[in-house]
Amino acid sequence: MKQLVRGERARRVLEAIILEYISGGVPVGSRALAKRYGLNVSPATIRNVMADLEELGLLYQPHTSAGRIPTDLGLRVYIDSILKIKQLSSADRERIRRSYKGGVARVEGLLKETSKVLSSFSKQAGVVLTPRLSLTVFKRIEFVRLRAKMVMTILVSQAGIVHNTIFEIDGDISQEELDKYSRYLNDMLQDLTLHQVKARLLDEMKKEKVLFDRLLSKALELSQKALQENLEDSEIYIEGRTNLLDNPEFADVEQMRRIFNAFEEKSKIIDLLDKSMSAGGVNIFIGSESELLDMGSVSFITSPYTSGDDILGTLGVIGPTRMDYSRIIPLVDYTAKLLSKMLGEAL
Amino acid sequence: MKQLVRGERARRVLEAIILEYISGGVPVGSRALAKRYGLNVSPATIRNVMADLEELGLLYQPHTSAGRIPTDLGLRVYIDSILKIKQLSSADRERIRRSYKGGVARVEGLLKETSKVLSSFSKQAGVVLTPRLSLTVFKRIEFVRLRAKMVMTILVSQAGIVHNTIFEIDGDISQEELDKYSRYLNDMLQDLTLHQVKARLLDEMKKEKVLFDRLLSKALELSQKALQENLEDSEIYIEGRTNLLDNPEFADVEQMRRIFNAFEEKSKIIDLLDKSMSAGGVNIFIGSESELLDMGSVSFITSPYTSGDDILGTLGVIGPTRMDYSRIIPLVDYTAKLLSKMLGEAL
DNA sequence: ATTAGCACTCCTCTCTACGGAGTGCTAAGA
DNA sequence: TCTTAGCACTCCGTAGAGAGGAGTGCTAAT
Repeated sequence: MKQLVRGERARRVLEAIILEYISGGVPVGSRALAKRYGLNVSPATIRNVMADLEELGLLYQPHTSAGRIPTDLGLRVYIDSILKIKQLSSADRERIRRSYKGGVARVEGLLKETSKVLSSFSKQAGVVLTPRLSLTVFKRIEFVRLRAKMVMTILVSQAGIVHNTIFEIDGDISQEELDKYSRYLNDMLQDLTLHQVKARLLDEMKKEKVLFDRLLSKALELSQKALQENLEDSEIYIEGRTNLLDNPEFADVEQMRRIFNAFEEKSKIIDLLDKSMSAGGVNIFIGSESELLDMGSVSFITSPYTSGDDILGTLGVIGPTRMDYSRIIPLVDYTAKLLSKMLGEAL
Repeated sequence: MKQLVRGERARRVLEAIILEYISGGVPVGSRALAKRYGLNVSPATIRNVMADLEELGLLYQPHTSAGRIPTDLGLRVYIDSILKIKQLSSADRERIRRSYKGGVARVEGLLKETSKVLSSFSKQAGVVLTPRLSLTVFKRIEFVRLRAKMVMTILVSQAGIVHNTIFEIDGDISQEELDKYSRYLNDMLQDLTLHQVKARLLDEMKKEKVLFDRLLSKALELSQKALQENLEDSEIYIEGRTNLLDNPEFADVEQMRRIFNAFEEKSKIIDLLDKSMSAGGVNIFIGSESELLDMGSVSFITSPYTSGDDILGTLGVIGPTRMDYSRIIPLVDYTAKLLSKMLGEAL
């Protein structure tokens, strides 16, 4: 990719255009570039370079007599081979840390808070994907008899995530009996991932058919039901949507509607975040690169977060392709690490 | 209020204007009224009536040569003393019932689903306020030792609402010990509202000071911690925000921003819904009537929902003041009753 | 009390004109 | 061969003028 932009000067022009465009939001012309950035060449020369960059598909001209705008590809090249990502200043880190008020009362709350932090520091929308249950480690299961034939299962993972399911059972079961089940299961399933738990349960059920142990049988059946669903589901917390309204490129209502529709549907955003979960470190999707979402010129900057050694989910920032990547990339990176640390402490 | 609009004809004109405005969205003039509604009078007469209604503050003229638009007060009069609220047709009821897919796997899910139902049937935004914990009836408490000194408390209410808190404790406590605590508490607190639970705990703590029972002491202390916060907090589920974008009156970006800001902040909306919780039946806030929210010309139609005899929360529809009240009022009413029934069955 | 007629107001849409920004090209200079 | 000054050209955005239309309020007649 780096080879696409041969000369040092071309690279500097591309950078200058992108910086200017990011801060200004309007097509940038040759004169402004020559003046403001110390390129020491005339506008005419810059125009020649620009024409070359346009031919390479890195720049784009909205109309004949307008300045240039970087294309998604242009931004990609810039991010991959020009931008030097700096660390967040320690003052910024401090400010981020402080903006988490109070302790970790609930994991949910922590995630939502994180999403808010991302949004307020990036001035864009912050997003956090909740942990996939199947990836978490089993800690505890409880059954609660809500009333005749109605049972609630509560599942707690090591990272402190709580999940409950209500379902109907055939015959009524007393709370004492349910407590026996859960004691039994809690012993058996310690330290397995929920994925493994599921397998283990199936396994035990086969054995049990031979043993005819009624206690086991019921316990296994109930826990199966609880695990049947939702193991692969994730939710997302999106905060700061309205920050996007401040970006002039989203001023027209049609564009807006598309973005907010995507926010409302969520499933596509979840898919995208999901995809970036396995890839370690900061991921960047620029505009059309995330084709499935027809959100127009929107970029995602994401990073997975962990608890201990387990990848739990993904967090990130959603903003216009015209975003201050140099600030937001380290922000997302640091926030992911910070959240991982906090989840590690809570666990 | 009824006296404001003296004549029968004036009332009919007001009604006609509102109906026309609701369906069309543009100021309505005297000619269109005379033609379309069987008023059997000439436009000139209608103009006279309109002038009267305007003087009363029920109508409003955007500019000299425009037709009339009902004011918030006009809509209020219409809703209170002209509109006859019909029942939802049984076909509609059936369709609503069917749109709840599957059973009640989780209360949360059920509430979110309800919010979606409200939004899709109203073509506006649907909103559901989650139950205030303090109003719910205690069912069960569990303690889970996450790791040294870290304990999670899980609280289950009779209606199937689960709430968890993670906190740090001074000395480490084994899971076995924690189980003892919860067994003790579960016996003690059965069938109290969480509000009462809190009082009861304080009570017991006083007694315990005399008895010096270490088990009691610890158990009480932990549960106190868990209940310390969040009892009064509510969340809301808002679905179908983008439906509001289809309303022409929200076409301009500034108006939009205000509404979405309110959605983002939530706390003010929660306050409003909270207020309408105690008042039974369907509540309506028209535009400026809910002053605290500067959402512009937005109306709320809300109704509390229950589980058994307890009021749990509020649900409703948010839309432009220009909304089809005759359809949406019974929709909200029915949905609230349906949700109450479903929660009653699950509990 | 109602209504036909009419002058008047104000909005909205379209068309045109014009200044400005930025380009590409050409030809001259280093 | 690369750079640059100069220039004609293109296209956007805005402002202003004018026409058409919808709707009103008033007056006078029924």
